Amino acid sequence: MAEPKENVLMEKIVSLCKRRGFVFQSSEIYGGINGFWDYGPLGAELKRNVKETWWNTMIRQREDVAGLEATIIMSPKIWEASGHVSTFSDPMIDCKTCKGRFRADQTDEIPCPQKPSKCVNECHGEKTAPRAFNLMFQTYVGPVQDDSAVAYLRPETAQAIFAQFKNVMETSRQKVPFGIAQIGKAFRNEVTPRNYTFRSREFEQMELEFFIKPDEAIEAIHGSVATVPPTGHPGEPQPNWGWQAWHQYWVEERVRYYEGIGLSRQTLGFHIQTPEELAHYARATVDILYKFPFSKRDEKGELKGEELEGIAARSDFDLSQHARFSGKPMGVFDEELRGAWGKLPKEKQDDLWRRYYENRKKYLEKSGVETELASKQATEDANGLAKGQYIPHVIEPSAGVDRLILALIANAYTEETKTDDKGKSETTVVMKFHPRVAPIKVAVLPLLKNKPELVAKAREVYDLVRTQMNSFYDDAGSIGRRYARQDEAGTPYCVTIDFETLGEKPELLNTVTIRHRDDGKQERLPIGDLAAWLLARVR
RNA sequence: GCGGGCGUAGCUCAAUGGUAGAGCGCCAGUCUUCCAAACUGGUUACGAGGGUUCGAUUCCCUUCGCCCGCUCCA
Repeated sequence: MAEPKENVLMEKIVSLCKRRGFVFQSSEIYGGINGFWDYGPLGAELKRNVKETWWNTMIRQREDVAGLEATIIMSPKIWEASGHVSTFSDPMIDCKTCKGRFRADQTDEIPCPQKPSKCVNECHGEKTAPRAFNLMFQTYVGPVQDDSAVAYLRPETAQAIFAQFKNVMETSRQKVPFGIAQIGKAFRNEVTPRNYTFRSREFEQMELEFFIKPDEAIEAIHGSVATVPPTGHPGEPQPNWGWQAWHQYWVEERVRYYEGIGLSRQTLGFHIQTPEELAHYARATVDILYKFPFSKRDEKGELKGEELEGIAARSDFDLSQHARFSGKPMGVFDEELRGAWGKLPKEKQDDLWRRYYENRKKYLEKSGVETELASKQATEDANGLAKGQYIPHVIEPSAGVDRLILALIANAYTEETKTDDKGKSETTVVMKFHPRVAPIKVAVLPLLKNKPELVAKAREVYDLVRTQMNSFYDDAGSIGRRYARQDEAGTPYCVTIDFETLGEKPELLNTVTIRHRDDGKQERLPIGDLAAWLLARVR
């Protein structure tokens, strides 16, 4: 049976990644370890570049986002508040007869797949004992390994942002609306790591939690919540934006980011989560997908894509949870809201009070707080709103670094077939990375190796550019071979030092050729202009 | 976790119950005035463990890993 061409393509990409040093299997000399991958020299550069573009775009180029770098191991109470401890620890039972897997607490509700008239616990299938399925990696803090020392490697970076919300807001002197962003490792004991590095057990995330005022506060201050066109970028943030406008803003901002590093809109897909898919506290989630070779196809035969990033409107759930579990207030005081509230007509006050009360009560009841207490607490919260206090809502753009790296590699992978004068054709690989993320920005090459003047001049040029950007010097083999090697590494520019550089034609003294990776075209540039020319293109 | 397929050099592949070859790559050298030129030399492998056997890369078992399907995906 012939392999599907998608698999062939994916296998070629995997092979190139190893051959050129983008990705290696972790612990390969010991036979590998499932779900863990290392980045080789080119992959490490690529990943650094990607993280840097994100950090620049999300934090340094903005006035309203602050950075954070939290620990991987945190108080286990964080994961109780976030819900990860309970949702990760469902005991499961496998049926050896029908191969089904069921939650142990539901075997008297779920029908047997083979005999739907009976429940799973009544059918005759041979079943395993209940086994805990905890997708969090567990460890012990301190040398004594007892229950009190249990801790977890974080399954997402987001929770640290919520836990440090107050500290960051205070020290960064930010006011809502503002964001906190973080890049870091996360760990999930995935049942089935699959698709190369796409679903790994150790991976890196780039997450932003952008805190906004609840719509009731916006309405109190501005009279109404802004409506924005249902598609497209809503433009510069406005004070009267509610969660919908902010959500859409971040979806579009993130798409622009992907376009800026070489993933065009056509290579991306979008998935708007349905009400059934949404977590109960989430109001909307849009997933940005990349169409990988291994992605499934829809009814029309179009690639659907796999999730690179999810942009979720998570209401005030997360901060509320941490407020409840830690006993520390997570609300903010809003001078503008307090001032505006007093000027509202009574009916408007009552309306906003009631809506905020209902939302808070719904949250508390969903969280298992008994009705009477929930009503009391929600009343306090709504009274707080009237005094200018609220728990911020949050928009969460959460991206997987390693998934993005794989998308960039798959997107860059291009085969080109050249036929020489003798009719012999040869296929070469060109990695067409955007210059901003390309691992090597420029290769410096003497035209010939056995001419000391060329080599000396090339070393000089190399020393000039290497201080500015990641550069590579190569004098081994023919010039065409060296170009081809750089094509596989995805180097956008090759600088060649030839006899004209040395003054064979006096008017070209101290000029070099710049060869473009994607079309092979060359242009000539004075050495003095080289660094600036390159920097303008790789930043 | 279940079922199926697979595992030989850096990569792609070959052969064999008597310890393995090729192409490409890579390294060194000669040469080479712009897209994997040529020549010379060199480099590197039977995923791991156990069993059967006089002898195992080959047969059997276990294990690890990869691919496909199912399951899972907060």
